[in-house]
Amino acid sequence: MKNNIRVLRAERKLTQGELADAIGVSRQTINAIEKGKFDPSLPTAFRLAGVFEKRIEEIFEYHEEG
Amino acid sequence: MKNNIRVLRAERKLTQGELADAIGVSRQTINAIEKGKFDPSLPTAFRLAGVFEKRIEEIFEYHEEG
DNA sequence: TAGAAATGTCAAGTCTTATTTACATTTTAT
DNA sequence: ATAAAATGTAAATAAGACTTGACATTTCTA
Repeated sequence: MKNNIRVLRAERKLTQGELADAIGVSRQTINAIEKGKFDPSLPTAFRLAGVFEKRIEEIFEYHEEG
Repeated sequence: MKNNIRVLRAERKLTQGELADAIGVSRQTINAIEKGKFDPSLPTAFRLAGVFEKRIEEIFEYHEEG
């Protein structure tokens, strides 16, 4: 799964720490998600979509795994 | 978080087992999600949206917790 | 160009989500 | 009414999301 959080965050001039605070996770979690280390939970994805005023599908691009 | 998987599944005349097979999880996982026992992972939510040809936001309704 | 801010990363641990197995109950169809 | 299909539920375990803390590197900015 890919995402464009880094771009959206830059557009809004937010640091990883500020975005983390805004959605209630740690800065390292934002970093890990941006770097594709793991996918967020569904609630966290919803909160990200809320901050960016985007649909989840506009932030995350799902590809079949395997 | 609420969801209308049960309704969407009924509209398409799918059993929990058939839906489970379609997205690659166990039947019990579908049952648990329908009953609100937990939220699916983001990849699982995407697969559900794919089967139902809906956006994630059309299937799941997020409410702040706390 | 030096200090501060931001980012990258790693390890260890916690908590939540997902799976399996197994069995009970309910619904559907004959 | 009976058999078969579907659903409900629960315990044990595995897998993944997330935290904290620590330290290194990169990028801003005064």
